[in-house]
Amino acid sequence: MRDCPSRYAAGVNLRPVGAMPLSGQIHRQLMDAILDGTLTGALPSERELAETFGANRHAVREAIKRLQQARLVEVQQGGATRVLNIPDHAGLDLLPELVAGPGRLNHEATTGVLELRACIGADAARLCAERSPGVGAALLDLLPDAAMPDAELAAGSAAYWTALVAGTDSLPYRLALNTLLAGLDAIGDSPAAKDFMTALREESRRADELEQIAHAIRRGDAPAAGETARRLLNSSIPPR
Amino acid sequence: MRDCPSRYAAGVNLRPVGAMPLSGQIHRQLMDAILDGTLTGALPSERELAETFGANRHAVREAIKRLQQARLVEVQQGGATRVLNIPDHAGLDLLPELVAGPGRLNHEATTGVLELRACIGADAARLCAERSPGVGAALLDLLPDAAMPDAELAAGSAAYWTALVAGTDSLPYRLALNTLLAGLDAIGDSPAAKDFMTALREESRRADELEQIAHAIRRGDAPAAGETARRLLNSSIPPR
DNA sequence: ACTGATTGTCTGGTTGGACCAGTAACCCTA
DNA sequence: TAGGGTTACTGGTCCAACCAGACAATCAGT
Repeated sequence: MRDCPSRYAAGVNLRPVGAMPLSGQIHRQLMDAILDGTLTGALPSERELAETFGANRHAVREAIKRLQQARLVEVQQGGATRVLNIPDHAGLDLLPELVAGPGRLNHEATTGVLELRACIGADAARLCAERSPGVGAALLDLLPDAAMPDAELAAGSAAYWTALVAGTDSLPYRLALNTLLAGLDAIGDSPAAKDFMTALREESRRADELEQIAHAIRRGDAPAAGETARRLLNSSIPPR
Repeated sequence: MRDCPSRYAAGVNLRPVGAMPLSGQIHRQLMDAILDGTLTGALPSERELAETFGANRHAVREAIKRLQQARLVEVQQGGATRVLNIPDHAGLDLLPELVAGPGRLNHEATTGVLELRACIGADAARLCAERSPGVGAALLDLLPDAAMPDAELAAGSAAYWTALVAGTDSLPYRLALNTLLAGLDAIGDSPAAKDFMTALREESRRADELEQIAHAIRRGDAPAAGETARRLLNSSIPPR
């Protein structure tokens, strides 16, 4: 059974290196096989999968339950479990897997995430200015410092946008941010991701524009907040 | 054990009335308890839950696996399984559950979904005009007819926006649409949802504006497509 | 009295095997 | 050849263990 991919040990919940629960390893293998098109149509039966994975059927079932929750497969008692068409059925929470698939980095998906982020982030800035001008002052305390190391910079950027989105008073926007940030986290530090990461770092360092947004929010100037945010976020989107 | 909520039998996969797998029923109960704040902090142990639900521990485990996949709980071997803070951890795929929680309709969440839809839909129209002007012609065939019954109207609207978003050539936008449509589906036909539904139906009937968008896309006029879409989609957002 | 290792008991993780409950394909009949 | 019934397969559930990690209470050494 293959090792635990690094991107899975990177979360809040660290585990001893290489120690992912069996059902988690099976889940990952099946997910990877579905994403790269190796696995289509009907899945092998749970009993077969258990045998090929050298695991118990229960472990396989737990893995499949998660695929089902992500709407990657459709399971029916008595019938076969089938792989669903991703564009038609999958939800946005698939982004992290999509961005950093098995081994590779998906440039198109990553670009899409950045575009979506620009779209939603700008709208969030607009709504925040309309509804929570008070957040503007708090944002001024979250501006980056030129001397900040990269890690701190990324954390600060996440904190800034999280606070801004919280100012929309809209849970859906908040959840969308979570999903997008998870997608961006998945970009990781592979050499293939270098361009994306440098662009994002540069964006995070633009204290002047982040400050402009904060001021626009503070004075309730929704259009200015939205447009400035849009301009800033667009700077990280690679040209097509 | 409580009956299968109607919104769960409404999907593609119909089941005999009242027949949801046991692990699914448990999943629903736990999810509802988490969403309405009844269940916080540490969950009871799997063995306890199995006993209180009158089910086997495996059924409970499968339910918990799905909660874990939705990032509603955090589970750690040896330690307790804990409920995660929703705004901080949950992903956008939670929308359907959020909109139509246990028994109630969440107006704030529903409004948020509509706002997010307007934001993303408008941007998708813009991108579609930039990248796939050819889609404009196809959209003209998907315009609503004044004589259409409501059900057909809703299906047609979904088809229109799906085609438009497909024109962005961006899987993330496509997935976002799936998630948002799932959220809107969850609004359902409860009396409390009447205002939302009538607004959405009215929007779907605005053939002229849908046609304007299609034409703007056909001639590659991204700003016009985006602004018209934004105006149209805004019409379904209730005033604050 | 305080600190620190130890131990027991709690948690989730995994296994095996058995049986129930649907589905679907096959075969046999009319 | 069309119909229905048998049968072999699918997923769903259960029981009864045992493994492995976490945690708290306990007891020894200082």
